[in-house]
Amino acid sequence: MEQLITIYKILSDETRLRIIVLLAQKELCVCELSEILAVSQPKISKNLAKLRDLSLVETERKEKFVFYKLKTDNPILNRTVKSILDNLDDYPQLVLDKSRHIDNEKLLDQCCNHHTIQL
Amino acid sequence: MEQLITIYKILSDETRLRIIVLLAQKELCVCELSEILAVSQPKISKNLAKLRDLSLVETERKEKFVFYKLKTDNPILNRTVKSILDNLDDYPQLVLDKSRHIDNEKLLDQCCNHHTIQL
DNA sequence: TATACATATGCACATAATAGCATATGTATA
DNA sequence: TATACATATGCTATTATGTGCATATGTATA
Repeated sequence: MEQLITIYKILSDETRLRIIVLLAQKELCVCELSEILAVSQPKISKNLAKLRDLSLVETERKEKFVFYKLKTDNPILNRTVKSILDNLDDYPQLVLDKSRHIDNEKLLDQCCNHHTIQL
Repeated sequence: MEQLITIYKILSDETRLRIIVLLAQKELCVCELSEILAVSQPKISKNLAKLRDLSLVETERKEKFVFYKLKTDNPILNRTVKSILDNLDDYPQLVLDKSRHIDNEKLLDQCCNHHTIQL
């Protein structure tokens, strides 16, 4: 039950919810998340730190960039995220985030040019 | 997304989580909840008030007692609670609460003798 | 209408969560 | 090794949240 509460607590913050839904779809670096969500870099980093501390995400450095991806070994997180993704159309903001993230190679001029990096 | 965040916020408190899971199985009055969960009456009442304010529960007075039941017209709540109930065995405390609530007619001597009331 | 009991709520306090800013750290490159 | 950029984190202020206790309110009944 503590784990379940932890997951709910994590997801009950708008920034973290949007981060997790994005990372569930594709790994992204800090600057991409910051640009897609239009949220300051320290705010993104701190929230990612919380996710890291709880082993909900894992990181991989590529050159200057740190890429985050959602871990898949947590059944409670898996179910919860799946339930969101299965009903994504109910959440316009999350749909918008997703489209921004799909188009991010065009959008993110000032941010990491991640498409030149071999993941 | 705001609704989703609201539900997660509500469920990220142990007392409220346990209350909601119980109410998802059967309607209960305040004193029953207090006894089953071993939580003070004001704490139960205040948490129920939050659920009421968000239209997540509805109430029905029977004599001196106020019975609470989970509302079923909220798709997000429905899905989320279903996901917990479908995996109840993962949460021993919730299983225990359930068993206490099934046996409550024997257990709850000092509390409302609700079994004498026609619901 | 006095009493008992169920429930709700006000108040005060403690704790936790969030946010912004500045800055430290890490990495690549000129 | 100086510089630029990406990321992480410390500090502080602010706000939100949870808790306990006392007490108010509502209901039934003697």
